[in-house]
Parts: sequence; structure tokens; C-alpha cells
Amino acid sequence: MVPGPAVSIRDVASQAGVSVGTVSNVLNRPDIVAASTRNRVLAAINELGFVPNDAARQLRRGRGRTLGLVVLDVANPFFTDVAKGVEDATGAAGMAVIFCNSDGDSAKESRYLDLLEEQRVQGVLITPVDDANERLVRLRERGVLVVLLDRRSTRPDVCSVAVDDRLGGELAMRHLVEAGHRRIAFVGGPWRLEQVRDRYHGAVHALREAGLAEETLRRFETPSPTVAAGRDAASRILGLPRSARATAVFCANDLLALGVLQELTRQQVRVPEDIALVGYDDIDFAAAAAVPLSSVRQPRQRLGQTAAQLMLDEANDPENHQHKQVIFEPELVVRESSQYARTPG
Amino acid sequence: MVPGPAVSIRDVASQAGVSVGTVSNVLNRPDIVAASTRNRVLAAINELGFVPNDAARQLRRGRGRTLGLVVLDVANPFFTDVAKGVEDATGAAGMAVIFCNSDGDSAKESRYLDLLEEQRVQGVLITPVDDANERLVRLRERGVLVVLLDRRSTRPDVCSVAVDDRLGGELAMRHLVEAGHRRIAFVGGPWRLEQVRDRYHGAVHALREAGLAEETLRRFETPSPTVAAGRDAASRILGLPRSARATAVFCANDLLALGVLQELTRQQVRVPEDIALVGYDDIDFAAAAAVPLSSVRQPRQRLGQTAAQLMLDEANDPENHQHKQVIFEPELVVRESSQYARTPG
DNA sequence: GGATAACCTTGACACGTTTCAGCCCGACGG
DNA sequence: CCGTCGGGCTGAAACGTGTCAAGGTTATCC
Repeated sequence: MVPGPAVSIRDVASQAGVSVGTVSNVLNRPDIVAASTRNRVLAAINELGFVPNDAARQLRRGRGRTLGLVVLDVANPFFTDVAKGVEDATGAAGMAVIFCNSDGDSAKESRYLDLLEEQRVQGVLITPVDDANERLVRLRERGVLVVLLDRRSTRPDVCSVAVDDRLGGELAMRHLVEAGHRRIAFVGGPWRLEQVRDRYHGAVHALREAGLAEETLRRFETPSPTVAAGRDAASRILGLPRSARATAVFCANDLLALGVLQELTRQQVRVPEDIALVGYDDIDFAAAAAVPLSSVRQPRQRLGQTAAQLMLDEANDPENHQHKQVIFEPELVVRESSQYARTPG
Repeated sequence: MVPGPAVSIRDVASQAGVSVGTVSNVLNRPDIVAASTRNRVLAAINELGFVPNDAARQLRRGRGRTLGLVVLDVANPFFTDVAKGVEDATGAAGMAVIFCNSDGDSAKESRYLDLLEEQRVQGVLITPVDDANERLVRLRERGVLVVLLDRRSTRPDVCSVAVDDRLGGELAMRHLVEAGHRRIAFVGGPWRLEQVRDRYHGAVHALREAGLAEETLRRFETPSPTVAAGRDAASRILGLPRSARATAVFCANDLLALGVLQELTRQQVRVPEDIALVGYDDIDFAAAAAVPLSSVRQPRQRLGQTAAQLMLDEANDPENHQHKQVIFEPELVVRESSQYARTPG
């Protein structure tokens, strides 16, 4: 009940009959202290159940053992997988992650950045809400490391880890074009998200490459990248006369694709026979959908892992750290939802 | 590039022409300092861009402004929703959450608890991996608040927030029995998870209540509560001769149910006409499945919110805090996957 | 045996806060 | 005019740790 006396490095020292400096050395540079002393100290630590106070350590050293991760949406499996990757890398290094969810809300993001600054985190891994990231610049000026996540860095002094979204768009579109589709819908939004725009432009590029007219691809913008918005987009698509209706749909994210799939099924439209469907992210639920979803796979976990690693590298050796902008290549995973060849025309 | 000089309370003090004590007062008890002085200090803070160092504050005060959240699986939407609830409550109180993922691994859980102890968190919200939680007792002895999440507390000195899993099992089973099903499969596991066992026993209870034989419900245990395990269980079920095959399946969680649904569909078994399906948790993907899933809804977000609130209450007024064991009631949400009445026999 | 080196250990200071006893000063009552 | 009071501010101590110059001991070599 009562918080029992907090045991500090000093108690350990007197118990082991050494000075506090020595205890500290045992903790931080075990090699420079004689084996016998070291054992005595370790015994004392065990006996007293001493646990170092990280706040004090951080105060002394200037920077702590925590880092911040700010994502757009915890409920999106894409980000939880990224978080898992971050956790892998940091856990191995004995670091703690403060997990923040900006929810796409700029104000919330700002509040969290304040909080992280007060915590004097080593660094911040962030998928910013908007591109005008003056707050991040300020952070950097104060010595907080910043790594952009799933976003290309525009500044040379900030690392970033992203996936080539244009290429992803190309892969998806090429696949559909090769299967014979000539009326295709693009579902995605909100348009201010860079990822959405890039995927669209990649798709358009693949179209041109195939010598097809740009009207082949018709854009359906959504207010948010969610399941509900996907259902909505699907009914808009089905609202068109059959002759003008798309025979394939490419969604900027799997949540949207699941929504589209759900609405199509509800309206008795068969996937892939009547309409083929390709998503993006390849979240686990994509493979688990009633009609397994073709999707553009991103190395989600590796994304987080790499970002964390980049930050750790810079933290460990700031002098000759080269700021990198890592770009991964996405990969198309074809499943049932787009497995149906169609004779063009 | 270069970390620019860190600005401390002392710099603010000299800039404003007051002592450090006064600055501290402006920050923590603004009412006791004269308005003119206060404004001068605030101006200095703004001008210098001062951000308080939480480590120092925590060192002085003994305990910090962070708390730990340890869940079984970040990839399960159930837990991300719980996390959202926690975040709501703590964000309002200006607290930071350190998010940890034990992954059902006892060793990992243990490592994270060490880390949280070093951070001197105010408290820990945790869904423990196993019931023998001696580690948690030790934490409490050291003055770290503990709240059990989605788990009933067995100790009177620890708060807990859970949902009545037996009742949930009853609701699901009653629904299926009333629809006329007389051969039902229960899919769940691993069996060591208390939640799984409780849901099963609730189901059995509903059976007895209806005067049916216990053989009506057949148990299919899974090695993990995942989509893949669900697919597997479904093929086992379909392996039985049609006359002995269940006409309804109740899954201990929605991930399993989605797996079952996927495999049934693949094998051309119609849901709900041939086999009805009920899941548990009512994650968002349940409603979004191609055949919308009936499921037992838990107040996920409220679970997290309440747990966090309980902890904050105890933190703010440890003297007369009553340890509570909150139990929420689940609710059955009927959707298409179980909407098909069957004549018994 | 003395000088030198190698190896451990010590003890004090610093990190940025909060807290608290005490000081100053003006107001007020007698 | 003196005494008292209290609001407003000051200054130093303390929190638990890391660091580092300096000291101490022992072994090594000539």
C-alpha cells in the first residue's frame, strides 16, 4: 500500500561498501570496474531491488531513452504494423516508444509535439498531417531528431522512409490494363494526402505507357480513407449506366477497397467477374476478405523498422551521419478479386 | 544543425528579471504571483521559446506525467480501440502514454514492465499475459498504480475494468438457439486465455437454460485467435459428414470469425443459409465483411477510457480512492451472418 | 628500493526543476 | 510613531544520476 522507500544508487553504494561513482560505472561501463567489486555491487542491486531512475539519467545526460511515434490513425492496420516495426528496432535498443495518434488533426498533432518536446525525446518518427511542417523544423533546431514516415522529405537535413507510391499506382494499373480493362475507376481521398495523389499519378502514367486515353481512368474522390467512404464511392460507381460503368476499381487504400467490396456484394455485383478490384497496403484483412483482395503490398513493418534504425544511427553517431531518404519498392499481390481476364472492347 | 543552446528556467528568470522560484511559480501556481510579474515572465517564456524539462520536474516531484499501456496484440483492432479510449482520457489530462505490445509473450511483457519502472510511470494499464502476476504485485509495492484491462482483478487492492464475457457467450448462444440451431460449433483458443474460457462457459450455460444437451455445442480449439486459425477451424468443421456438421458457428473473437467466413465462402458454403456465424468484439471489420458479421459488441473505447480514468483518480487522490472492479455488459449485434431462421431438427 | 605505470576507486559537481523558509515592504491599527 | 500582518518575491537545498580530475594501491621494471 504505502510506496515503500525508493531505493537509489546511493543505497546500493553503501550496501556494497563502495562509492556512488562506482555503482554508476557498474551500470554504464561494467568493463572498467574490477570483477570482484562488480559482483558485490550487482549483488547489492539485486538484494535491494534497485531500478535506475531514468529521469535522473536523462537530466544528467541531456537526452533520454524515449522516442515519439506520431501516426495518422491507430485504427488503420497499416499504421499498427508500422508501429510493430518501430517497436522491434527500438525494443532491441532498450528504448521506449511514446505512441501518439494525431487522427489527421493538425491541432492534436501540435499538442503531441509539445508533449514530446517536454519529454525531451531523442527523436520523433512522424507521418505529418500536412506538408507545411514548421513545427518539425523547430524541433530539429532544438536537437530533436526527426524522421519522416511514409512521406518523402523535402529538406536535406531530415531523414525519411517512404514507399514509391507512383510505382505502386503503376503496378496496379498495368495489371488491370493487361487483364483487358478499359474503363477503370480510381477511388481515393482526401486529395490533400500526398500518398493518394502519387498513387493516382502512377496509375495515369501506366495508362499513357499503354497508349490508352486518359479518360480510361475516372476519379472518385472520398472525404476520408475509410471503409464507410468506400461503400459510398461504390454506390456512386454503380449509379452509372452499365455501358459507362467501370469494369475495374483501383482503391488508394485497402479500407476503401473493403468498403467498395462490401457495397458491390450487397448490390449483387460479382467480384471479380463483373467488376475487378485492387486495393493498396495489403493489410492482413485484405487477404482475409470474403473475396481475397488483390493489393499493392508495402513493407509496412520494415518501414517502421528502418525509420527507427535511421534515428538510432543518427543518435549514436551524429557527427558523420548521412541523412538518407529511403524509398522502398511496393509489390503487387494478385488475389481473387482481380483474377478474371476480359476481352477488351 | 547544431542543437542550439537549451533554454532553461534560469534563462527565463534572468530575461524577465526575476528569480527562478518565481518562474516556477508562474508555471505551477500562477495565482500566487502578481499579474504584472506574471506577464513579464510569460513574455520571456515566449520570446525564448522555453519548454519545461519534464525529466527534471519528475525527478524533483518523484513521479512523472507518463503512464504505460501494455496490450496483448497491437494488430488486433480491439486493442487499438481500447488504446484510443486510453488516449482520450489521458490526453485531456496532459499525460503521455507509453504504448507497449507484449504480443502474448511473457518475457516481452516482463521487459516492458522493467522499462516502465525505470521511467517511473504513474501507473500501468495492462492486459496480462498470464494470471500469475507477481510482477504486478511488485510494481504496486513500489507505488506504481496498476489497473487491469479486460481482465478481472483477483486482488482487492488493484482496480480492473472488464466486460462480462460469460454474459456475452450467453447472448450469442441464446440467439442461435432461438433461431433453431441444434448443432453448433464453438471456435476459440488458446484455452489458457480467460476470455476464451468464459465465453465458452457462458455459451454452455445458455444451452442448459434452454434445456438442450451439452453435446449440442462442439468445441474447436485454435492455437491462436487469428484469421489464419479461423480458416483452419472452418476446414475441420467442413470435414465432418453433412449430417453431423454444425449449422452455426460461434467464434471467441472476430478475427477467428473472419477466417471461418473466408474458408466457408471459398468452399461454396453459404452464410448464413448453410451455416450461421457469430463473432465476438464487433471490430469495425466485422460490419465491413462481405457478409456483415453478427458479433458481441464490447464497449472497447469506453473500456480504455474508464481504465485510464480510474488510474487518474487514484493518482490525484490516493487517500480515499476506492479500488473498483468495473464490469461492463456486452451487447449482441445481429447482422446478416446469422439472419436465417431454421426449423429445428 | 625507488620510479613508473596500470588499474581502480573516490568525491564533488552539474543537470533543471520544485519547494520552502525567510526576507522585504507597504498597509493598517493602536 | 511603533508593531503587526501578509502579499510577493528570493535563494538555496534537494531530487538521482553521470562524469571526470584526482587520489590510492598494486604490480612491474631497472
